Amino acid sequence: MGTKYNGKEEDQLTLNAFIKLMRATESINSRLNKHLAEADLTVSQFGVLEAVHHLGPLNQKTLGEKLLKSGGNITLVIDNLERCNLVERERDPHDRRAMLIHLTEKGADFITSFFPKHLNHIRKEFAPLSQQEKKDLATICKKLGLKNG
Amino acid sequence: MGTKYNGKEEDQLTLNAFIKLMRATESINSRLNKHLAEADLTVSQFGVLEAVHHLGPLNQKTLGEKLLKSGGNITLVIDNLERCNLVERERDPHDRRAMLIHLTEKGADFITSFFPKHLNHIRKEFAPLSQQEKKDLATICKKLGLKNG
DNA sequence: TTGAAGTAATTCCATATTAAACCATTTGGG
DNA sequence: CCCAAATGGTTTAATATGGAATTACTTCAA
Repeated sequence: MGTKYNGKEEDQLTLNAFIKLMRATESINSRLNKHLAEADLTVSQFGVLEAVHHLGPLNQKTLGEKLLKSGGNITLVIDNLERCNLVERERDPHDRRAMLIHLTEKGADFITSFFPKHLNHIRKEFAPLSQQEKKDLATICKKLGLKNG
Repeated sequence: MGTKYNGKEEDQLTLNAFIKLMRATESINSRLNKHLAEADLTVSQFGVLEAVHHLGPLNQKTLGEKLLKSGGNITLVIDNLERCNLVERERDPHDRRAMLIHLTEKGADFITSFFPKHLNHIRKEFAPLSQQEKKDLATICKKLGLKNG
């Protein structure tokens, strides 16, 4: 094909990038999950708290889209957060099908004090990278994610 | 700190890289999982077939380490693959505690014909990247993954 | 050689997740 | 206005997963 590399070598490159990407993500995630578990949170629960903390009250559909989780699952995640008094459901007055999820005072206090610790763990995970590498990683991942998702 | 960026900006960079990394991986994975599901395979099942295909018979402990899954889970994954006649358990004659997992003829045929299709999907996912970007991604992810994993 | 500690697999239990069926509400075209 | 289609949530059933307790086998040191 006139290029310097043939298909096999290009495949090697692709497969290697794929495997490294998956490994890195799984490895970082498994360590971060441990920290969440110590605070008795699942990833999804943390995702809900963080989203509502930063964006204000959201309905479950929106949360499901942001976290890439099914509607049925979001119902359970919210149930559990509600049971811990971290969030509350409230009917959306403009669309009575929808529930607006907002933080309780306890939930707001919790995420306000927890988020910086979480950020710190992420900071440590990314410490091996230079500023330029972080920028490159973001750029490359953005191209990959776009592909349809 | 004498650098051009203060902590807040560095954090932005880190958090952005983190989010893009997670999004890209989840998004690629969810599309690949769909293809696996069409072939009635879970990710873990495919992982076992692929590992045994490329490395020869392995015991369950090793498979669990390679796939980052618990022992209890591997037992079930192998149960299911065995039920579909894709793999077989065999006592390791050198260590009778261990089971060696190897492909049946059906399993070998299947993975031989399936793997190229899977690779093709991965190829498409990575099509937006240049060769250099693939190399950069692999390098960066390797640094991230190392961190302890 | 024997007994204790370590290791591979299994079993059992709890939980997260998805998909499909369902209910309540909203929306939009006749 | 009204009915059909779409939409947000819930429920239910099936599955994947992790972790703890258990069993069978191996290893190692006294």
